Amino acid sequence: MIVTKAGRRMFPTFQVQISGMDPAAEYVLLMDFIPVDDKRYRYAFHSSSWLVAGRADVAAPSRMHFHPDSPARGAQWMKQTVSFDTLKLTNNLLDDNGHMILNSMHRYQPRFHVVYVDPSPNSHLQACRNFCSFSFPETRFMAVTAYQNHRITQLKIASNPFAKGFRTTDPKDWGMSISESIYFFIFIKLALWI
Amino acid sequence: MIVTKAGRRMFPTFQVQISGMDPAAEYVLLMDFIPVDDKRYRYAFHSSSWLVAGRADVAAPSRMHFHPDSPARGAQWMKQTVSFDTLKLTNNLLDDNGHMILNSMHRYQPRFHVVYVDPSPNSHLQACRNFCSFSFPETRFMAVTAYQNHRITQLKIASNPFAKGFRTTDPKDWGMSISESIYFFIFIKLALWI
DNA sequence: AGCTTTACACCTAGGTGATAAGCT
DNA sequence: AGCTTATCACCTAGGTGTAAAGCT
Repeated sequence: MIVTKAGRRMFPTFQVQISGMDPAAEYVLLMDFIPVDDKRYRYAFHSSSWLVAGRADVAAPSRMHFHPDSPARGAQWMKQTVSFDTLKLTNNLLDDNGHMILNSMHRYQPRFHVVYVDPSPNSHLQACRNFCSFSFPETRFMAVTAYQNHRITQLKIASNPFAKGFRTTDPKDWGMSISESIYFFIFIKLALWI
Repeated sequence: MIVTKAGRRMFPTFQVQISGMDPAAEYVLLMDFIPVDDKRYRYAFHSSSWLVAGRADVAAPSRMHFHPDSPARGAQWMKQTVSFDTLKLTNNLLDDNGHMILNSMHRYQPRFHVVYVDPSPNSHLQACRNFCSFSFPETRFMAVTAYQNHRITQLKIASNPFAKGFRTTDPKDWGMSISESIYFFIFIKLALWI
């Protein structure tokens, strides 16, 4: 994923389809990003692979991204796919726009959190029971300021509508289904929770 | 104001600046539109004026437009000007997009409502005390499907950024301050209320 | 004749990777 | 040398009034 000083959207967007919520109860949906390991990476062109380049830089300030529709009722969240398309990534440690701060050349794991807004007066006593997190290893990515791998660049150009200006061949001529192969489209069952 | 089948934004946008709310309390902000009278109008080109053209058509279904940030705390509402720029007007009586339905060639009064979200258990008993409405006569307008008065057209072209393509003269050359003369920018004091 | 609808050129606003310059 | 930043052309997405066609 590209990170910029001004903030860059993720592509593909992190999306979840939710079921099993109480339709009438209120929930807050959040995301954050945790380092996969304590390493800094560099890309080796000759071998087309990422190599460890030492210990991680000092950790970027950790932030939570509230889905802008939060809080909302379960019925609303389950009605359609929930998309975190307003979330932006930045490498600016002093960012003042509420973007998610990441270190470039480091690997991250997106996390998705659901918080049940408990209306009962003593809800703080069992706050831990009203909170649930999900991590999908297939959504891990490397933060970069410029693409290192030309095949990733071509994949983004072929699939992101905003990069259509850089397309040379018709994406329909591709042998694989891009949307099936890379989209962060995840189905979550909360049936056994709360 | 132009009304279309698909829905058209108001221009200028209805905006309010609020003070006097309880910063910690929650409020819902709404708008609706009521007919100014029971008449249908037509425009007389030769006299450049609106004439009564009979009784009003059957009233369009009345709807409420919730400000999309609702509900929010008083502190949030008072922090900056509240703008109803996502509100759209339509003449489609069967509209399914949640737009405000108006009859063309009829005159309307926008209304602004503030609802205090009372957390107390018996709040419904005094619901009428938690509700307050404001009407500003200077924001009245005629709903039309096409502009009838060329001076209104020129005013919109001169002041709406999206109509810049139709400008012939630099709006800075105008003698009057457009923003001062036509903007629905209203200051509201709620200090004596609730 | 008078009002409404549709297609359109021309904007605003902002999301892309490419490119070259800048930094360490 | 390797990574970052700023600028750019080229898109998407959608808000304007216009003009011609459609409707009643």
